[in-house]
Amino acid sequence: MSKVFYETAAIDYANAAPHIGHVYEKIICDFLARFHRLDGYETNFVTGTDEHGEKIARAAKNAGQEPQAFVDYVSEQLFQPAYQRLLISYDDYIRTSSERHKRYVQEILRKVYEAGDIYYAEYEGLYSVGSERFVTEKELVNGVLPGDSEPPILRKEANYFFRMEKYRPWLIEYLSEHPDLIQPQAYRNEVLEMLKEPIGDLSISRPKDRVPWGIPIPWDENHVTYVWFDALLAYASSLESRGLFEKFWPHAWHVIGKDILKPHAIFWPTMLKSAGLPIYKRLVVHGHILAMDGRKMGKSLGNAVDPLALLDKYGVDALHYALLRDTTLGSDSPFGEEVVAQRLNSDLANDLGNLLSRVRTMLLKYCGGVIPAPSSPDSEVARAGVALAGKVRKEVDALRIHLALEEVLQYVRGLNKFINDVKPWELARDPGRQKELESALYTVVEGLRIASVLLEPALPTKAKELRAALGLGDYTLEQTETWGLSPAGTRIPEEAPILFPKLEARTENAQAKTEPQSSNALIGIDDFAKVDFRVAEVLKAEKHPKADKLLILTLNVGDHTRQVVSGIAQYYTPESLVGKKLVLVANLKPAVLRGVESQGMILAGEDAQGRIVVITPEQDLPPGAKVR
RNA sequence: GGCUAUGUAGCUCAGCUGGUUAGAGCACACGACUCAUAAUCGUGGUGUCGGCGGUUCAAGUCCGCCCAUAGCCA
Repeated sequence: MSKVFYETAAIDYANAAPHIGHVYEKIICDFLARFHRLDGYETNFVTGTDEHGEKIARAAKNAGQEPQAFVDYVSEQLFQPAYQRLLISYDDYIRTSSERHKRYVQEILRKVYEAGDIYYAEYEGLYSVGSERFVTEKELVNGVLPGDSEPPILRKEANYFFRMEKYRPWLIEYLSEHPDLIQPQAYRNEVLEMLKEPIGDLSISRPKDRVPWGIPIPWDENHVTYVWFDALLAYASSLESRGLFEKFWPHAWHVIGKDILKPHAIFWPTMLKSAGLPIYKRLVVHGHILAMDGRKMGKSLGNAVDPLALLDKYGVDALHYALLRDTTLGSDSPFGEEVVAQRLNSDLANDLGNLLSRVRTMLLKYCGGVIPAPSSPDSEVARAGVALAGKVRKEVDALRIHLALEEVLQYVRGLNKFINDVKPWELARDPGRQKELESALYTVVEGLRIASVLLEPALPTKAKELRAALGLGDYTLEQTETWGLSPAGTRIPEEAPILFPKLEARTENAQAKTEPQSSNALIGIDDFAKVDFRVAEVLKAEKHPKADKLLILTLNVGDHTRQVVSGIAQYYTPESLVGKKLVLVANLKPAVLRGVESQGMILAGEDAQGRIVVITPEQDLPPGAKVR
């Protein structure tokens, strides 16, 4: 079987800037493309912009621009730079206003016309300008199509129609012969359900005098092509215009959002059939990204996350990884900055990045900075390592990308455990056990090599960096199925930057976003009254046995004493505090700091040099006095 | 109204064709360790597996009804 993979991401409608939903889909596609490349598939990955239609003509007019200038801007200044910064590894970017695309659309239109599948008819009905289609009265809610801002208008016009209904029985049969065509299965069921009722014929043109912005119908200059017949063909025109159609088309995977299922699952196969072209191989349907609270994301709701802001703050690898790891393909998934921060800190920094640091330090310390001789392929870690690619492949084939990544991370955690178990630092104390030590370190290096390759589709820059920090280059997926390919004697770099520095999410910002109407962090008197401030006298102060920065204070709060742990050891000696009166937050939830319970908090301020200064009463107050 | 999904630990999710005391990661608590990015490793859950009923020796897993959520169709 030839290993060829063609993949398309939906082409984006060029009427506004890209949002997290666009980015999500491209990152899924990028993962699949990179995965297949690593697995030895000759791969072609295409996306682009859909640039025709009435809505774009109107958006251009609103912007005071000609349509072409407007879509040039949206495509070249908004979408493409964003995807390049996100390292979306597409091989071609197809724009529907390009000559190569227009020529192909006209060629296909002619074919379908000659096959007798296009006819001319007059149509009258309610037309929604917002959705660019005729609507039925039943669809309307209070006279307006849901999602539209204006009610539909009565419109009568003559259009060309594609005999889609004619192909309905064929499509039903095709779907039953190809049960894996549409995935996940739920969407296949949905399509089959749609096909139980007549699907009607598809209007494929608009009169040019009303909508001049489109591809002319080749045999009738007074009409332009309607948006779907134009847009869907971009998946094919990209290949055809590069002379790659024959080779790649039969292997086509389309990745789309669930909102455009019908055009891809019904319009598109019938169009291809009529034009005498093979049907694509797979339609992968993903869900939508939701806000963290599970609600829909939207500009008007004020809860939209900006993918480029996340990119700037957390880096391209963490964004890819989090989006792939924390969503389930096919279902809607909540997502936000907290998710990225969480995944960056726990999976990437703690588990993976820290593992790299550990092994690097030990190689430098115990092995002269050189990768030692290979360890036995019979160890448990080795067996699990060479078997990992198989497990990952299986999950990716089933489009369970989040489980594929978890599979690799489990292995990474296993490597951390392995180090804890063999305790190389103990082996290092006994010169007679140098061999054992080296074998253990080799095992970890080799495990990291394998894991880094399998994570590379989700970590476009850091997987390579990780290997570089061990003096290693690139490997294919297949090369992770053999133990011992890290060359012994490789000198690792003396210095390597922290692979994944940790970051905190600004949760207070995220909250402000979800509640745009809140009065910008101002609190009411009620909130203030919840805090119980008390004057407290220091009876005893001592250093925390397990922390340099902490002091343990015993406080007299009038009717009782309390123990509070405070991070002021760098600025106050224990003796200097005894007898001082401080301000205590008396109703703070107790916390345990490095093993010692803290029953409250001492108020303190910070000067320009960052010195901490405790707050004391200006005149004497009795212990336990309430502070307001 | 019809249809299709989903509903499993605080959160995100695994649980194949029904079969031992229902699992993982995160978060949390405690302990161990020091090679490491205050990292890692170990231990710790009384979860009505949405509800009710049914089939079965046995149901999270099959069937029926109901509830909730999402979506499609009308």
